[in-house]
Amino acid sequence: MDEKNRSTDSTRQKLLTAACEVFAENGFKNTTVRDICNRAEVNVAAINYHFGNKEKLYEAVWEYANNLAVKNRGNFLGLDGTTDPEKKIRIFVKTFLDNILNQDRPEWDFRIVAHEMMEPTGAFNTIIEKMIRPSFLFLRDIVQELLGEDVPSEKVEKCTLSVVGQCLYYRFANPVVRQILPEQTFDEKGLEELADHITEFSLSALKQMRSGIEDGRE
Amino acid sequence: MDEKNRSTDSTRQKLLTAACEVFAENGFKNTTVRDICNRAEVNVAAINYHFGNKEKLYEAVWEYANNLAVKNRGNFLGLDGTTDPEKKIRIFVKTFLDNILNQDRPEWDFRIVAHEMMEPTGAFNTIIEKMIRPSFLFLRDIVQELLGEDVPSEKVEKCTLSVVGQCLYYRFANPVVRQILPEQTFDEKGLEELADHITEFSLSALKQMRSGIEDGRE
Amino acid sequence: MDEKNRSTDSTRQKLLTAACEVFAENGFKNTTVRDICNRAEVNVAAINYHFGNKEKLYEAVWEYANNLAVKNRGNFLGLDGTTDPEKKIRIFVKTFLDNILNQDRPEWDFRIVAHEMMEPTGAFNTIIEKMIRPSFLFLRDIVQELLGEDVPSEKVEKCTLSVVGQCLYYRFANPVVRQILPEQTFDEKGLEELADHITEFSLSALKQMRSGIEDGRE
Amino acid sequence: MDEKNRSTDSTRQKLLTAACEVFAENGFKNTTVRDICNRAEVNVAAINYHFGNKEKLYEAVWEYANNLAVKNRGNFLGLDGTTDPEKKIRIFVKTFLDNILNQDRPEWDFRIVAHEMMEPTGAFNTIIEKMIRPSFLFLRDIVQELLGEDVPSEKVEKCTLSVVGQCLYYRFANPVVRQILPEQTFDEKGLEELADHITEFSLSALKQMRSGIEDGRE
DNA sequence: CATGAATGAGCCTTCATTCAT
DNA sequence: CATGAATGAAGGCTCATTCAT
Repeated sequence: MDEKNRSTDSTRQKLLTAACEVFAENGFKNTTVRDICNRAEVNVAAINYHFGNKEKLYEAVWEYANNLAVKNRGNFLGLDGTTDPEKKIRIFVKTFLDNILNQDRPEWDFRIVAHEMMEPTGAFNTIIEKMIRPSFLFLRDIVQELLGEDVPSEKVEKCTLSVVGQCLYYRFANPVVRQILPEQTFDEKGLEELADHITEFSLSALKQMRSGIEDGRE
Repeated sequence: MDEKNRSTDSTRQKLLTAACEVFAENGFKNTTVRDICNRAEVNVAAINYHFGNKEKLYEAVWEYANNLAVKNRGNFLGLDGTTDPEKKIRIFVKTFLDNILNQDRPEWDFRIVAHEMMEPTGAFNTIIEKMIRPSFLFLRDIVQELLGEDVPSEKVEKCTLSVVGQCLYYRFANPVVRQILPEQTFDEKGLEELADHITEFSLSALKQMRSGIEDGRE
Repeated sequence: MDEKNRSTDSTRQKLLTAACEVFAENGFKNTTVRDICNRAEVNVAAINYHFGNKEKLYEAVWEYANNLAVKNRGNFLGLDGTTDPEKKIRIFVKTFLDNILNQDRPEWDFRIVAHEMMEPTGAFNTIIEKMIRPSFLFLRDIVQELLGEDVPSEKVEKCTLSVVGQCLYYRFANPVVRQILPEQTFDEKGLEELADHITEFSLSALKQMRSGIEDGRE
Repeated sequence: MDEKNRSTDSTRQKLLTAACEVFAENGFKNTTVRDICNRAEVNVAAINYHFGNKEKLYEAVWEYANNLAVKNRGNFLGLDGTTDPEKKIRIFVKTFLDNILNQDRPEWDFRIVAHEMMEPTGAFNTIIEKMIRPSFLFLRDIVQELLGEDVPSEKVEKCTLSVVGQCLYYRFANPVVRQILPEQTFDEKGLEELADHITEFSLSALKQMRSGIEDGRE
């Protein structure tokens, strides 16, 4: 039975992995079950056996993405309290860019979120709550530190999204960036430069805004 | 002949309008010609008659979107030279947000761009060159003014994208924003507030960076 | 009314002529009404106006072919009684080959018969009676002369078909001939040689058979 | 596995058989895949599964026809060298007539060739080389024997086609023959008589021509 | 009478799913 | 559990025909 389960899991896993990649590349409708099975090197009928149907496989992919995201979040959550806010924001930005842009890791988890935004298939709230909000809250706290405690929360949140938006742009509008800024690369060096810029831009804004607020208060 | 053309254009136009909406909602492959024809209340064969086939209809939609974009761009291009850069950037941001978020106008033109980014069908460069780059260049010149003339162009361009990214985030990640910032609206008032914030954030950053650069130079 | 009819006939005639060619090239089902109308340079709706529908146009083409065939038959029917049988058979063969193979004349009337044989659409007996039997009887009489009067009619008829078959082969199996006998041409010179051969072969056979019959009778 | 293959082959084979018949009856374009599937009593999608598409099914039919032809050719190829040329030609003619006319066998292989000649779909050279030329060469050698060695090859080849043409006429112009020679049957007896006639006509011609040639040479 | 536009039936193909082994 | 084969429901496209001017 062990053996059996293991071989079962193996097929299931191959299917899941392949599905992540293919769904991320083509979206739900553009993906055919045969595409997935070919990449997984298993029989077409296996999908129905292991997951019921295409839609349930898609859901399973989401669950899988969830779990991965939780693990990845650990990367910068681990830094809690250890560094000053400016360093923390730099780390957040770099880690975030890595997660969504680094060519060395399969980027399917982000692309699949993007697809879901364009063509919601249900099961979207889960993604936000499990994958997105935790990151958001983490960054919001850093921004709060930088802006000072008595800034209204709406302002803090909007500034947080301003930081996130700068990062995500390079993911969402990636083809545009490649056309308009052809010298921009997305290897380690390119991402470092990008993180530098976004951090500088954001810190400049936050500092200036803080001093403006404090000036206004005085 | 007037009558004739009008009725002729009517079917073609109904088809084109319906296609814009449906393609924007579902992307190219997810859309069926029957969907479009049902919405346009015309026969399936009409697509073939007026556009040749589904793909050519899609191209026609792009051309249509392009023309609309040119018109919309006029909104802020008209302001050339009349205002100071700070006002110009405020106008750009507000106009841009309007174009991509205003609930009163059919938002299909942006969604269709987003779809194209996720699942390219070819004919993408045209979009960038005709729809995107002109806006980019317009904003870049404003940013240049704000940063000063002797800032390296890469920095200017990255700052430009930082501004654009903040705006686009509310479009790309719209469902996320609605979940995470539920009090944020996208009516005229909400967009004004958003424009205020993004302008403030960006101007703060640009000013601070400029003074930093000038300090460094002295 | 004259004028009117004339212009009407003109469109009708253009349509008919084009239909002959296109039907002959592609057969009934392979031909689209638009093919015909394009070649005739008239509107699609004209077919329905002038002929009712595609099928009735096809029938009209047959009728037209009929009339042409009657005229063509005159070519060798006019020789009645003037020459000796050997010359007559030579003339028949050459005329027949001309009718079915000569590159200078539109060969549609024969091809359309061939199509009709493969895919009968009705109205076939007419063709045989009006186009084919007259030729057959004409040749049969010549063969009868050559074989002598007391040969049973079945033999005469089979010999007649042996002559016709040799000719028709070059029409029916034309692509095969072009592949297998590439040096064979179908211009005037080639057809003369072909007529010479078929005449020689047939006369040889008929003479030999006649002497065999006469020997047997003695 | 036997069972499996048998049932597998069964569907594929049913499809192939049905396709042979329907293509032969109607030609390529006139045939719908639904016709074929209905006759084969299988699902429409089966064509796609087993053959890819309609065109490839058509090619498979050709391959099948080819194999059949090879087998049939064996009937007279087996006689090589055993008989004198007169007997050989009689056997060739009878076998050929059987192949193209015998009512006891499905006659689709010939009809499909005929269709291909009227409305070529490509893949025609193959047919000639694999199905037709071998027969032609076989008969040509017999005719050569009968005419003598020093007859120019063009004459030999034309005489060969004269023999073939007489046979094929009964196939190509079959409806005509039935109308004009109503007493001619196509059962065993009728075909024997036909073979007798064509053989007699051809041998008469060839003998007479040979003696004419030899007389001329002396 | 002639024309451009519109229609609906039908065709080939693809795909997710199910079946039998 | 895994597999190859089978299925039926769409999907895109073509075509003969009809309509309105």
